[in-house]
Amino acid sequence: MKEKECCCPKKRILAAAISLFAQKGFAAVGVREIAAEAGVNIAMISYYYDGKIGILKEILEEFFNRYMQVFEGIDDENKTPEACVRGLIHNIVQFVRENTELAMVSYNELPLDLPEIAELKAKRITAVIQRISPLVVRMGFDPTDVFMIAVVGPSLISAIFTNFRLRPVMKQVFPFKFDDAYYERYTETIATLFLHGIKGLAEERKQKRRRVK
Amino acid sequence: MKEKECCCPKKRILAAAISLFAQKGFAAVGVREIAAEAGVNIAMISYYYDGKIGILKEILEEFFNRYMQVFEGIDDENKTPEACVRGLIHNIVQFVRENTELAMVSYNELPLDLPEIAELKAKRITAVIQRISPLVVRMGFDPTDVFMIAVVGPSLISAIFTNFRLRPVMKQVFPFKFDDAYYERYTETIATLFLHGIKGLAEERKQKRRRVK
DNA sequence: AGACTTGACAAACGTTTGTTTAAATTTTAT
DNA sequence: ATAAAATTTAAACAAACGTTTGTCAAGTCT
Repeated sequence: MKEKECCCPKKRILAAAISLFAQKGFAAVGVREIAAEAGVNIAMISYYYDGKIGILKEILEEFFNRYMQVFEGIDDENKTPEACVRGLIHNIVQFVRENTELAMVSYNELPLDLPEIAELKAKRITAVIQRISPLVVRMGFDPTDVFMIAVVGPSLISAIFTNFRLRPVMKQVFPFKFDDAYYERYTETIATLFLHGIKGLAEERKQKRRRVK
Repeated sequence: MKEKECCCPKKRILAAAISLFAQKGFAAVGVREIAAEAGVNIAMISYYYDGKIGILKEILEEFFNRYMQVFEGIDDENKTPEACVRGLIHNIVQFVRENTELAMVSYNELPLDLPEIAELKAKRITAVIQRISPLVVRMGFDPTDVFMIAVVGPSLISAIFTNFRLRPVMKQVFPFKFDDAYYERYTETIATLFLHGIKGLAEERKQKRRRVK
């Protein structure tokens, strides 16, 4: 009964579920635990949502809807592709920082086989990849070469998400303060890492194409 | 009852558990399901292992023990640091390819709060990071700068693991054949991506140090 | 004022969870 | 051949699971 006085029961249930799912994983959390954390009766979970699985669906929907906003301005022709990548990285870091638990639940449940959410996942992931593709092309890759899209994009995203995913363990090992300064440097580092990497890849591709000619 | 005739019950239980945990996650799998998949009686799980959680511990131990082998030759002074990084990437890709389910179970349970395996995780992760550190230094980073070690290493590892983690979803979206040719190109791509990225980072660091002087 | 809707609750539903017991069976050693 | 040890089994355990039920109070509308 921690969040009793914050807002309406429905929102409290969602907030409690997000927090617990992020910590222990969807399958490891019971409805009683959610109800207790939200400070509501157990019955309210099936009353407001389509049961426990209904909460997860709501969480995934909410995540994807907010997440798509990080691609805002990704295909701005006035900016250089490099600037677009930098902007994207900045947006993703900021997004995950502001929605850490929501992002962790979604990211952690992504590879697990849960038939009830299989469709939802596939649809949204396809949407994300299609949203990134134009930028990948602008960065100098062959538009028909799906390999690059399927490798570079996910690598970048996973690198950022994993940084937050390993946060609990990292806090035990490294003496960081995760403040504004940290995130500024982190964003800069990831941007440099991937921009140089992508540039290296694009050059290598070009050379191979020349060799074929 | 799928693996009845393969080997001894103890190994069948472990194999079944690895497969099911990788697919659904540890918490979502019951002992009955494991027993059925292994073709043994339910009681055999508590007989051979310390219950369900005992199987997970065994899996994590097995994973880490095998995983540490990918760092073989990581600090070979006869090779250039670039060659060491390439070798490491090659080893990790090959390792995850050969131990996909084992790796997925371990990787997926890593961020989840499970008190019974908290110690084990922290110890092994520390060991992995310490094993990488010398190479990070050789690649041109400040040995006292834990930030770089905590960012670049995990990014590389997560990029590779995520490639396998998203395999089920990717198979729905991209028409790949995951054969030897794919992995050869994949290894090459990741190596180029990170080697150029790391080089870019190292140069940027040097320039900043010069500016301070 | 009387009929109706809504929000919240305790209680109990039937099922499934992981584990344990004790008996039965097979294997091993004497 | 016989006793001891190891293996396997079915059955039962309490506890926890997610969901549904029926009830009651407060608010809304006619």
